[in-house]
Parts: sequence; structure tokens; C-alpha cells
Amino acid sequence: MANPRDPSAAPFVVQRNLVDQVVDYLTEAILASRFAPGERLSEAGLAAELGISRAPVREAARLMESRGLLVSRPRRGFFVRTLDVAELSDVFDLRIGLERHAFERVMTRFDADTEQRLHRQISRLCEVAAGDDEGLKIEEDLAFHRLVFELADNARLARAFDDLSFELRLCITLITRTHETPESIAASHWRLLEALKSGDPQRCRDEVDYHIGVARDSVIERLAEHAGVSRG
Amino acid sequence: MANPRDPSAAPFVVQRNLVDQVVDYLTEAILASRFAPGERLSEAGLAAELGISRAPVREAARLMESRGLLVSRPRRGFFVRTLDVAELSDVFDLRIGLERHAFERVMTRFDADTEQRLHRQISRLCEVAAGDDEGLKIEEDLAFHRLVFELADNARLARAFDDLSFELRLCITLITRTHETPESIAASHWRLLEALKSGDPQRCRDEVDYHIGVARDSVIERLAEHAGVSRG
DNA sequence: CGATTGCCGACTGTCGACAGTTTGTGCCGA
DNA sequence: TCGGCACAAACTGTCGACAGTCGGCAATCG
Repeated sequence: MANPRDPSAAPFVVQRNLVDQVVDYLTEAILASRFAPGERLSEAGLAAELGISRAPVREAARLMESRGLLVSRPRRGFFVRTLDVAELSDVFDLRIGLERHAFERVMTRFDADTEQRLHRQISRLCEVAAGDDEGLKIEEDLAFHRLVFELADNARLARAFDDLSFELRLCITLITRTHETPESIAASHWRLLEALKSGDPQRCRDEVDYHIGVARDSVIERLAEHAGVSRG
Repeated sequence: MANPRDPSAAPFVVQRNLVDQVVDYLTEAILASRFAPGERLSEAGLAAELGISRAPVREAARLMESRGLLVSRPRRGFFVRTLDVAELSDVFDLRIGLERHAFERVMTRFDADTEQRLHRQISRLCEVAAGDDEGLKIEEDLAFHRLVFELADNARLARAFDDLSFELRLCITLITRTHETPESIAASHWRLLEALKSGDPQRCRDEVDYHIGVARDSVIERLAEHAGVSRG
């Protein structure tokens, strides 16, 4: 599998094609709110702006549509995804379902190496949680949960989380910043690790529900504020 | 919703673009095993075969890649997805996670209308289960589970199942036919409905685990037979 | 003055073409 | 006979262009 001559192996020097570059560009722009939610994106306009043809732009947009960052309307083009409270709630509810399953799988194969890797990731999270880079906090938080899915040893399950993670980023970055303190972020994740160590499925499940529930409520609350502000 | 004057309603005359037609054509061909697993699909070849240009073929292939029916390798093109036992097991494990969550949600909002709709769908399943159309059996079986996700009232959760369902069809159609009897298929689904009615979460979860587990084991068993046959 | 109809601009869906890359093949040397 | 190298064929990634369609605007009619 790890044989360098394996033709299916990924190349060492990743030759980034235009599509991937456009995806990164658009993803970063949307998550940084440089495109307003609901804004229409013109294929030709973007292509001209980036100095390329429409083909890679179109392909990148289709990929981002499957990731839930853009929506397409036939013959109308692509629009930046907007999320109402119901959709947002659905996203976090699905996340609860996926994480419950992932944590349960990790618990059944919990060992010293698992604990060490999770421990290290929480430490990284604690480091950035003390700083001011909100984007970095989000990424390290997601990285912890991504690690859980990796340790759950189900590639398809991990991909389901990856698919959802783009929408999660969209949810989270809709709000400007988390109001959680570095201490509460750290404590919340330590409790998740403790629950895994305990081997108690019910406790682990409750902890996951609480953890995701807090994140959901926080985002919904902020969205309500935003909506109120934008209306008033 | 059903108001004909609703501007957001779907148009009566659906103008199917080439991409959708190609997706249907390729999906049907793959699930009917007219393309061998692992077979390389040439964009130009398909375009010529269908009498269209490469652009819609390429776009259709990308969509099917996101659905897990094709895989693409950079500069190599598209290949029909192959599933080994590990991947297959992952797919059904994710299905268990999603269905547990969906059934739990349905249970919390179970009412007479819910029961009636599920009842009707099982009746339809029983009708076709007695016949010889294996493809129809699969579709009605999936339709029951799709209905559960619809009743779970979470669009994102339902979409996750829809995404997975293409891979499920790929798994199921890899084997030529189910060896389950019409009676066992019916009984299995009636038990799921009874579990929902009981309002007992643990019973419902156990029933779901058993139901999906049987399907998984059946597919894995058949895949092992196939592998044995194709090797010997 | 409000509603309807026809027109116009902008844009998507689709097409054919070119260049760079990868794979397969045949030749040459050991 | 076998391994390495070069050549050639096929294919993908990308490009520019055209036609059909959609939404908006203005002119027209009641």
C-alpha cells in the first residue's frame, strides 16, 4: 500500500490544478464573508477576475455546491448559501448523530495511543484558545472532532463529517466570534476525553449531546442577534 | 405548498438538461452492471457514444463521483467505483448511525399519520416482495427507509441518507439477488414499525441494528462468494 | 395610474479545438 | 531473454465561442 511505486499512490508534489485553486479561493472568500450570503456569483465574472476560462470556475462551483457552500439554480447560476435557523438546526442535529456514532466506535477501541493523540490535540486547542485568532480556534476545534472520526476507523463516516464540516464552518463563521472562554473550551473537550476513557456509553453520549448542543445554541443565538440587527 | 400559483413551485414542463440525462444513463448502466467495477470511462468515448460534447459528460461524471459511483484520478479520468469488504462494511456502519438517529427522531414525533404512511409503504413493499423484480424490491425497501428519514423532519439528515443511498444501491446490486423470503422482508419491516410504536428507544435501536446488520452481512457474504468465484 | 406585453442585455448550457501529460508499445543493448 | 529508453497514441485539463433562455425594463393598453 505504501509502496512508492504503487500507481494509485498520491504524488509527492501535488500538481494543483486550477479547479482546486478556485475552490480554495472561493471557500476562503465565503468563510471570510467577502461574499455576502445569497450573493450571485457569475461564472464569467469570476473567470475574468481570476484570468482563467469558465470551465474550471464552473467545475469548482459544482464541487462547492456538493459541499453546501453554494447553491445553483438552473440557468441562473450560483449563489452563496444562506442558512436559516431551521437549516442550521438540522446541520447540528446531523452532527450530533454522526458524533454519537463516532465516539461510540472510538470508545470500543480506546487505547493508550488513542488517548495520547486526543490529549495532544486538546493541548493544541488550549494553546490557540488563549490567543486572539478566532479562525484558528475554530480549525483546531474542528481538528479535534476530525481526529475522533479518524480514530473511529471508518473512512466513509469520516467523509460524512468532512462533507458536513464545510457547512459547519459556514454556520460558525456566520457569527463573528465565540463567546466561550479558553477555560470553558478546554474543559468541554477534556470532559469528552474523560467520557471516552470511562467506557460508559451513556455518559459519552450525554457529553457529546451537551457539547454539540452548546455549539448549536451559541450559533443559533448569534444568528438571531444578527437577524435582529440586520432588520432593525 | 401545493398551491399552483406558488412561484417557487417546480415547473410543469421539466426541461431536462444533458447533464441530468447523462447521470441517469450512467447510473442505470453501472447499477445494471453494464459497466464492470473498476472499468475506465473515457469522457470523449462517452460523449461520442451519446452524440454530445465532453462538457456535460464531464460534469455528470463529477456529480457521480460525489455520489460515490465513480472515482476520478487526476489526468487519468473516471473509473467505476469498486468496493472492497472494508468499504462496504463502512457504508453499512454509517447507515446504522444515520438510521439510529432518524428512527429516534421519528419516535419522538410518532403519531397516527406517521404510522399510516409507514404502514402503506410496508404494504407496497410486501406486494413487490412477492414478485420477481429484484430491482423493484430494492427500490421499495429503500423507499421505506427514505420515508423514515423524511418523517424524521431533518432535511440535512435526509440528504445524508440520499448521498449514501447511491453507494447502498451499488453494494446491493453487486450481489445478484437477495436470498430473503418475502415473509422475512415483510416481518423485518413490520418489527421496525412496531418498535417505533412502542416508544422504547432501546428496543428501536436494537431493531435498527439488527435490520441493517442482516442487510450488511448478506451483502458481505455475497461479495465473498463473488470474489471466490471470480478468483477460482 | 396599474397591469400586461414585447424587447434587450446578461448569462448559462453546450460545443469544438489545442496543449501538456500519461500510458502503452516497440526498439535497443546487455 | 530481460530491462531500460524513446516514441507515439490517447486522453484530460483548459480555452474561446455560439446559441438558447431568463430576468428586468420600457412602452402600450385598459
